[in-house]
Amino acid sequence: MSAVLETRTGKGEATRERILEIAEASVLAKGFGATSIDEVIAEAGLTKSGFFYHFKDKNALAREMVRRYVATNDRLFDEIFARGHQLSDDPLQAFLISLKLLAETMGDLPNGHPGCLIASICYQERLFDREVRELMAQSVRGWNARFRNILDGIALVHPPREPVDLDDLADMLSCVIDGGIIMSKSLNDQSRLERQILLYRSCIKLMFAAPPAS
Amino acid sequence: MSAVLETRTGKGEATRERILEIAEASVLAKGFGATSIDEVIAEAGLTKSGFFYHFKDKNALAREMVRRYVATNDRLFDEIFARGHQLSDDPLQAFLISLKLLAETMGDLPNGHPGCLIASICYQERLFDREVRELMAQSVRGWNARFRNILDGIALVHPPREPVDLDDLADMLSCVIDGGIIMSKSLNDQSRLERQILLYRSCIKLMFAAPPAS
DNA sequence: GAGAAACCGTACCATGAGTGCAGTTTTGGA
DNA sequence: TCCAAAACTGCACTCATGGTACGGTTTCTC
Repeated sequence: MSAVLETRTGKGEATRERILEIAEASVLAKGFGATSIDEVIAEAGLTKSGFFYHFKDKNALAREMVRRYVATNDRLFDEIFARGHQLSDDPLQAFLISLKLLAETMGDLPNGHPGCLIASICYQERLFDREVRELMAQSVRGWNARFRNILDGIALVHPPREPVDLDDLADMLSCVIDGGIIMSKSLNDQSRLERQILLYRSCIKLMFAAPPAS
Repeated sequence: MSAVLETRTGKGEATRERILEIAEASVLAKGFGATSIDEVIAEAGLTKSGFFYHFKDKNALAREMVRRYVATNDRLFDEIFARGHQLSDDPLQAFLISLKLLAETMGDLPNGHPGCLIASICYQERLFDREVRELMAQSVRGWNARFRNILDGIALVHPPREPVDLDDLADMLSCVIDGGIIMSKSLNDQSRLERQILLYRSCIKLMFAAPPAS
């Protein structure tokens, strides 16, 4: 199931990677339906036959794109939350640090966040087979569970000041990111995403941090 | 500029409306690029000539779709926030009531929220001309300004407990809705959107409501 | 140097956007 | 009731794109 993640050595793997990268950029800019294979292969410098040697059809391309996107994203999250954990032993502080890092990372992207592939697919679901849709749902569940775990750790040490559903609060991070990306893109203002993540961070602080001595 | 909003009486207007409704559903399910005119006209029961009688090309269709969507959404917001205002004189309470109404409205949709047209377009921006993109940006700015106005009114009466950027907090509602829609769709769980709006409501309460007597 | 991997070339089909235009029905108003 | 405009139909195109099929060629690896 995860043999895909092994690093293959052949030259073909480099071509595959190139195709996936170009296709992802195109999908995020025009959508999957409007992403033409001809354009992709032109930019990748190979022929249609070459493309279909690597991918059985467009849906196979979509599957690999999602796998690649999820893997990349997971790696980023691993890094950022590990870093937070290194910098503080307190789970709340660690999370707050990680959120700050995440916000900075998003704000420092050269041309703004290119877009969330999951969101793109979700707005074109009828184009994909069950496998792609299942892959997408699974990855979202994975991210939510990851955030929920962190919140659980925090709640043990810092009981929330008001009753709050930790599942919803975990979901909210993904929502804020996806919404922030959309707002950044539609207003052509990169800072919105960063600021939304920082605002989510403020909410977390308000929910868990002890009130100032009064 | 806004002559479009006049209610035209002709039979043609009904056909236009039918086309727009069918096209919107298709765009939200498959994306604009994959929405075929042939399919739309088949469902609407007219010919290609008939379609092009109403819309010069696909981009004209997109423009009218956005105008229609924004108008519908604005009407919904008008209603919901007016209702909140009727039920409480306190701006904070009125907003909290409206958010609850909004959450319920979203949760009670027969088949879940069909999707945000702005988000869909924003993930296929390269397909649209400047006019459509400008229309989209303008509508987002409009919604943000509306929410910002409400928050201003609240902050006058209830100074926030921690320094918070009201612009960001206003943006956050749109973000949470867009993100909630995506999460609802990708997990096929209608309740997520409703719960995200309620969580945003909790955050507002935490930010502005006086702390319980201590 | 043999076999597998990674391609290229070409021909072909179906679908979809969009154009052009002549002809027909429907509708609202004088 | 009739007329003109509105709201279409029908047909005949063009061009781009997704996708299939298949035989041939280069390139890498052992």
